[in-house]
Amino acid sequence: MAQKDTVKSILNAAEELFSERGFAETSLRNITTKAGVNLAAVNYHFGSKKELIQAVFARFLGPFCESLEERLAEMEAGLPQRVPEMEELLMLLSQTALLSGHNNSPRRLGIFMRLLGLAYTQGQGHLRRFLQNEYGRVFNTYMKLVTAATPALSEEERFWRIHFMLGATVFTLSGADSLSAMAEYDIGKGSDIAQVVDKLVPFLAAGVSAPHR
Amino acid sequence: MAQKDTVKSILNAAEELFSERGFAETSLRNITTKAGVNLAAVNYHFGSKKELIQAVFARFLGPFCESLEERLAEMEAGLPQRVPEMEELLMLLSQTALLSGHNNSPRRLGIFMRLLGLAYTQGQGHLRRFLQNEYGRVFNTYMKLVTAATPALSEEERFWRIHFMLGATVFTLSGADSLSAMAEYDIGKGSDIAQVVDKLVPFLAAGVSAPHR
DNA sequence: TTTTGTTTTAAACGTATGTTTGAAACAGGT
DNA sequence: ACCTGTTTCAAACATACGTTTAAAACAAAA
Repeated sequence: MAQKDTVKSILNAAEELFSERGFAETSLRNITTKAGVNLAAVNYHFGSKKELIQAVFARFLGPFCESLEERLAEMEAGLPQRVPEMEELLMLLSQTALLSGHNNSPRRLGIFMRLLGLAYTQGQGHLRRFLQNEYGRVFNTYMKLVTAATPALSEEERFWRIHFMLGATVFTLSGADSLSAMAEYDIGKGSDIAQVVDKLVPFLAAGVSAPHR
Repeated sequence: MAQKDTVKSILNAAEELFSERGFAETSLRNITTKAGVNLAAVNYHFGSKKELIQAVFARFLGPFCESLEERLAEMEAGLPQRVPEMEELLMLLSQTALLSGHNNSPRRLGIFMRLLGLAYTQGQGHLRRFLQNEYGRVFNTYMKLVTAATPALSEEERFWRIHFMLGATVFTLSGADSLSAMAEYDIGKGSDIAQVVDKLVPFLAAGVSAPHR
């Protein structure tokens, strides 16, 4: 239980703490303490805090995009004849997110959605660049299929609706636990991520297919 | 142009800088420099950085909720007979956001949406508590009207769809400028917040009214 | 066992932060 | 002009951070 465990412990602790407090609010000392390793271990194994942040994303996004890319390639292959439904494309995402990698749980998906939200809202220019350079290609492939699935939309309309969807997803899934605490009545106790996704998909599919005036 | 201007300058600078970089990434020195006031002025006038953050929110949310509450009261009065449409309730929000206060511009709305996104994603437990204690009541009133407007939905379904809407709105409007830069074609000049809202409303209305399976 | 390369450790470094201080500058009322 | 309370200012304070360092601990090969 020696060398490679340190890296994994750090990644686990960082993933959780980042998602709870944000990047700037989480110190390396918080992380290394929770991970039970020495402070210097982060800089030794990752180089810097920035690279640690990127590594946290890469650990989740790597297997996810790999898995996703296979399924997308199949769909893209039979494209002119077989046009995918929008709901199909949405389900593909949620299924991939829940199944890719080894130990992906609904809980982990929630954590990662919170991270994704942070990546957008919080400054972290380096992260945006990292994500775009690393995973921009898969996104473009996905968009090609979305375009095929929504031929009635103008390019501009589709662009915005994709982001409406992304926003609803990231925001809700990332705050699933805390959001339910806001209401005075008691809903969302069964706020399992998987259940929320089930409610989310029809909402998104209807929104993206709505006629524009 | 001396004394009470200091407070306003600080609030203006803080509002802008917070929305650009986040709370933790914005130092008091950044703020006071941009505001052209002395560093100590923040602690003198506001007490602490936390209270500054809360003051920034209060300055926007105060007039907004006041304005909103009036319109909501009217609607609530004629409730059993006159049931509001969902689109009506959405437009009410956007109109109030754009008109409440004196110098509210679409730009300012974008800035504040970014702040609202930060308030949720970024740790800042004190902010969440502050917002909930201060403005939770208005939210509940609004929900009562939404309930009337969507009688077909179960309480749980409605609860989540409200947050889907909130997520799409906050996420998109807060990143409107940077998101439009992502597209290869040029929405640029036309990416006024108001236009994005126009595209948003049909999306949301369709989503919230979607049949659930 | 000795050697070699890797990993861990405790301590320190330099910097940036939020906050406090006490004196100076200012304003308005008498 | 003189006081009185408020506001500004430069400087310092204490603390926390990310990072670096050099020695120690360790593992595996020779």
